[in-house]
Amino acid sequence: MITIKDIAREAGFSVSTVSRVVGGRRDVSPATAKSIQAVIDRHHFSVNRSARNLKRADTHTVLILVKGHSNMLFAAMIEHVQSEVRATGNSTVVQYLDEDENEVEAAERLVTDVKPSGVFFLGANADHFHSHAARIGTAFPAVVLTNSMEGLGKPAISSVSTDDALGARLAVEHLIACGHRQIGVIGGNPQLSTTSRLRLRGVTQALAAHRLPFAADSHYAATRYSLECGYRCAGQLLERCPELTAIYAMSDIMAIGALRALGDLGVGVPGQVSLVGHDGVELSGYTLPRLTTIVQPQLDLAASGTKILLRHIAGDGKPSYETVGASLREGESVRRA
Amino acid sequence: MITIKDIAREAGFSVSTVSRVVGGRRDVSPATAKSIQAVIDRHHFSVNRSARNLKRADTHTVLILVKGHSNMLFAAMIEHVQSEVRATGNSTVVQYLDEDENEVEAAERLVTDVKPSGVFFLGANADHFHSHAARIGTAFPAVVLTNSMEGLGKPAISSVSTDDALGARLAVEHLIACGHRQIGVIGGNPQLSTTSRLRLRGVTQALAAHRLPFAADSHYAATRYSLECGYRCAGQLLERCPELTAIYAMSDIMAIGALRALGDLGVGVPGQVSLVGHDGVELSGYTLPRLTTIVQPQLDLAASGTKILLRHIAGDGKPSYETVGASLREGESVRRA
DNA sequence: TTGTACGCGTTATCAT
DNA sequence: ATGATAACGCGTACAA
Repeated sequence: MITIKDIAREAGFSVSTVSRVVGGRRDVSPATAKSIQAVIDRHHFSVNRSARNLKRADTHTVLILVKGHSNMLFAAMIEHVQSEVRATGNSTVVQYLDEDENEVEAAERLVTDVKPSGVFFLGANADHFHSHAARIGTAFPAVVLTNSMEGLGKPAISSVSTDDALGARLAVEHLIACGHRQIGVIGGNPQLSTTSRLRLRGVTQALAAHRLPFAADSHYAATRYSLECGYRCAGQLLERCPELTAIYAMSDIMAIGALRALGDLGVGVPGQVSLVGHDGVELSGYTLPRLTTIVQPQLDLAASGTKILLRHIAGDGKPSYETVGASLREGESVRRA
Repeated sequence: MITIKDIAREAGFSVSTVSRVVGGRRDVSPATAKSIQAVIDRHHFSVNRSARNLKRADTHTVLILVKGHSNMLFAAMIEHVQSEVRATGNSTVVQYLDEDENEVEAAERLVTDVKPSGVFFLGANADHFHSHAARIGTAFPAVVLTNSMEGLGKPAISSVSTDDALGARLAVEHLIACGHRQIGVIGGNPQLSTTSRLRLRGVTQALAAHRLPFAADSHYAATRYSLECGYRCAGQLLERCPELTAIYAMSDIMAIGALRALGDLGVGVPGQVSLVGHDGVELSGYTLPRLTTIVQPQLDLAASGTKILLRHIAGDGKPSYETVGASLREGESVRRA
C-alpha cells in the first residue's frame, strides 16, 4: 500500500505539504503543488479514508437510511437525494433497513461507523426518535423524508413530508364525491406506523364529515406495504364486507396487489369496485386500469430535504418541519356511481 | 465520543482485554468478558471502524455496485446479497450507478475510498472489464451478477449469470409452440448491453430454427429498460409491423409498459397479441393479465455469488463463471393460436 | 511557504 | 489470562 509518506519522500517534500496538496488547500506554492501532484498521479495515490476519518470530524459523507428494500417510492427518491447531495460535493452511502427494524437504533450504530456529516431517513417513526435519539440530532444532523417529525422539538432533526392525513382525506373524499358510501381501507398497522396512523385519521375524518360508516374490524385491513399483503387484504375486506363499492389502499403497491385480487375474484375495477392508491409511483400510470392515486412530489421532498440538511450541517440546528402538497391524480380506477 | 479506553478504565481492565472482548475472541476468561460486556452495553459502545480499519488490512466490507436505480430485479437481489454477506460477518455498502455510467471506472474510483474486501456488480458490461480493470480483480476480488464474464480470463473476477440466450430462446420457442409466427421483440441496444446482445442472439436462434422471419428494423425495437420505453416501443412495433401476434420483451418492466400500450391501442392481451417478459420479478405475478416470463432465480444468483466472492477473499483467485438455469413461468399473457 | 511532531482509536506483538 | 506498547496513515498545531 502506498502512503502519503511514500509520496513525500519521492516528491522531496514533507508529509504535511503533501497532505495540503491532497486536501486541496491553497497555502502551498503552485510549483510545489504541481510537482507533488505529478507524483500522486503517477502512483494513483489516494488518501486512506480510515486514517483521515480518524482525525477529521467531518467525513463529507451523507448517510441515506432506507426502510424496506422494495419500496418504489423510496427507490425513486434515493436517486433524487443522491444527485442533490452529490451536487454539493458530498458523497453518499445507502444503507437498507428491514421494515420492522428500529431505524434510530440502527442509525446510532451506523453513525459511529460512517461518521457522516448528516443523515437522511427515508421512512421513520417519530416515536423511535423520542426514545433513542442520543447522538442523532446532537452529533449528526438528520432529515426525515416522507414522515413528519413535527412536535419532536429536538435540534437538527427536521422533516419534509406530505400531509398524510390530507392525502388520505383527498382519496376518500374523491370516492365519496363519486358516490361511494361503503369504502374499505387497506393500510399498515396504525400502532407501529405513523404514516398509517395519519392516513387512517384522514380516512375517518373524511367519512365522519359525511356521516358514513367505518368499522375498523370490517372496513380496515392492516398489513405490510407489499404486493402480497395488498392482494390478501383485498380479499379479506370483500369477504367481511361484500357491500363495499370502493377501496382506498395506503400505497400504490398495495393497490396493485388489490387490483390483482379483485381480478381473480371476478370483481371489475372500476366497474364493481373502485380503487384509489397512494404515493404516485411511476408504475401507477401503467396498470390496467391506471390507478387513481395520491401523489407525493418526490422531487420537492428530495430538494427541500437536501436544503435543510445542508443548513444543519452548516451549523444551524433549528429544526424545520416542511410539508409539501399531496394531490389526487385521476387514473381510471374510480367510477362515478 | 466514547472509546475503548473509557470502557477499559471503567471496567478495570486493560484496553487489550477490552479489544479482545469486542473482537469476540475466546482467549479471555468468561467472567472478565461478562463484566466488560456489561460496561460496553451500558454505554452502547461500538468500535470505531476507521481506527479498526487503519490497523487491519481487511475492512470486512463488501461493496455492492448497482447499475440503475429502478431495476426491480436488482432491488430484490440487493436484499438477498446483503443478507448472505452479513451472515458471514461482513458488512455491506451499496452504491448506485447511472445506467450509462462505466461501472468499472466507477469501481476503480470507489474502491480506494471504501477499501472493500470484495465487490459485487449488479449488472455490468464485459467490455468495460477488458479495458479498464486495473485494480478490480487484482487488489479487490469481484463477482458480477446477472452478466457473464466468461472468457474474460482475469483472476478474481467471476460471474454468476443466467443463460441469457437460453432464456430468450425459451421465451420465443414458447411463443412459436403456441402457434405464433410473427414475433416482435423489445430490448436494449445490443451494441451497449451484453444482456441485450445475448438475448437477441437467443431470439434469432429460436426463430432461425423454425425458419421464421425476423427483420431487425421491423421486428426489433431497441431502447432502455424502463416502463416508458416499453410503452413506446410496443406502439412502434405494432405500427411498423401490424401483423404481429406476439411480443417478447427483454425485461418484465418493459413488458408491463408494453402491456399498458397495447391496452391503450385497444389490442387485447393475450387475445390479439401475446406477451412474454423476462426476469420474473414479483410484480409480474400481479399484472392483469399475469405475465408469462423467464425467471432468473434470484436466490441462487445471490447465494452462488457470495460463495465465490468469499472464496476469492480467502485468497483463491481462480475465476469461475457459473450459470444458473433460466426457466419459463407461464402466466396468462400468452395465447395458444 | 514549509517542516516537525503529536495524537486520533484500534489491534497485534510480545511480555508477564 | 492479561497488560504494556508500538504501530497503522493521516491532519494539524506549532515552529521555523
